[in-house]
Amino acid sequence: MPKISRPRSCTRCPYQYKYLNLLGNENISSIQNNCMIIHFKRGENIIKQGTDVTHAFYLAQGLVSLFIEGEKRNLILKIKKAGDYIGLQTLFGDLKYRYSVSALEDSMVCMIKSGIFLETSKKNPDFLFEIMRGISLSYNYMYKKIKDINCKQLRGRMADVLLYFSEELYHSKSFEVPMTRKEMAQFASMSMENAVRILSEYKKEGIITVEGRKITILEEEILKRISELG
Amino acid sequence: MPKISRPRSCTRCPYQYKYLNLLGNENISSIQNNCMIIHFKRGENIIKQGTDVTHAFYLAQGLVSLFIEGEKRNLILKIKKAGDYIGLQTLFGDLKYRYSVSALEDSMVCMIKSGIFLETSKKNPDFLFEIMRGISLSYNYMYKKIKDINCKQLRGRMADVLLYFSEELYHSKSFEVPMTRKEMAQFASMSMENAVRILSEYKKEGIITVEGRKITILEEEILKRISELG
DNA sequence: CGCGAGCTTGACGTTGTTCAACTAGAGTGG
DNA sequence: CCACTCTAGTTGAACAACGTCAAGCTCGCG
Repeated sequence: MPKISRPRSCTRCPYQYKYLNLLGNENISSIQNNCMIIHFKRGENIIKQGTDVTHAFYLAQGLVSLFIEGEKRNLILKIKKAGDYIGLQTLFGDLKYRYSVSALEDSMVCMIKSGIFLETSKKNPDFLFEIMRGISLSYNYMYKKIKDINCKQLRGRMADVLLYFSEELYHSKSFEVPMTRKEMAQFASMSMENAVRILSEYKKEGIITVEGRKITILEEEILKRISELG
Repeated sequence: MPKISRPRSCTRCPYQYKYLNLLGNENISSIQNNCMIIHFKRGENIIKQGTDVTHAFYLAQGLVSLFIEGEKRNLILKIKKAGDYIGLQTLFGDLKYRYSVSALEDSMVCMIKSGIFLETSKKNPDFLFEIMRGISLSYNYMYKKIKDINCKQLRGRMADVLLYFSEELYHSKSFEVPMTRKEMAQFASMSMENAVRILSEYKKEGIITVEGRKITILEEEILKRISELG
């Protein structure tokens, strides 16, 4: 069961909302009075594809994956880390989730009632503008993702995943992947067996080392070339 | 060479902007004074992937395709018809196009300077809100597209394309496809040869008739089942 | 008439999935 | 403490899906 609590003060929240500085005090307290902090354990579902949007989500702590559930298999679209909003792109549309979100690590999520969030953003153009900007930028990521799936082969896509962990998420050539091989496969859009196989290949070729979930990139340049060539 | 003209009056424009009713007169005339109407012929490029965003586009007349140019092949993401905005999702982000747009039919495009568009939307929360809503909804389409590419096989994807023409674009079981076989293939994310092959199969199976670019859907239900089953 | 672009079909090779068998480690209950 | 089971990971081999190559066709146009 998720553990639920109420925030004391958003302005003094150690997991300060993004863009909160664009709002006046009365708006902040209105948000504060209409939000809850929920704790999720690794593996728990935060958003379920197909359900209605009732809240805006802010990931205060932890790591979650956003994925599309397909008939045959799932596709992990992106990973959200502490400080990111989740699902804003859906909040202004038809209020139905087209994707699911689940926790990769134990996570703390702030849930703000969607009505309050919409009202506040309508009253504060700067705030709305920044959200818009965020949505616009995340579109770019989607274009890249769809392009990669469409153009690149397995080795290229796995290289992308490894580089993503190294460059975007952990800012280190050595990291512990926060997911199973199966999830890595879903992130790279391939079968689990092929994900394993390609990691083994990279290992044999001296491009990475693998010990369980701990991966170290030895030959970053080669990996980047594999990523580029597809 | 594209033919360029200036609008006489946006409020009396037969190709009335969407959402224009949400703006006051002075905003409308500000837009009017900062826009141009450009004519494009079939095949001409309207937006080129990689270039900077300088204008908001409104498709007053015609039909255009929005596609991602990849190293190996292109992917047609969606088709925009008269009355649609083009590329709003990029206008609020980092101002670089991640996709190209080209005319499927002779088209008329209204170009509004991006600065004016942004200013106006900032001053008119209702307008901005509606744009936001549009972007949000088009996100749904992207999720569906990426899911289909990831999950469905060739026959399912080609069924999707045919149903799209029939249900979304022409509202008829009989229609003239506005593109070459190669473009149809790019729309369904497959090779041109396979696109042709699958159309032939459907024809042999009595699901459709094909005479050049004219296609008639005979067995809509079967096509829908193929689409669903992938 | 000849040329080229778009279209069509078959044969073949490649890529990636599926199936099956096996291993290592973690947790469980007698 | 040891069998038992369960899950995650690993590897090879068979198979299916899909792309590529090659050849030929048709139609419009100079």
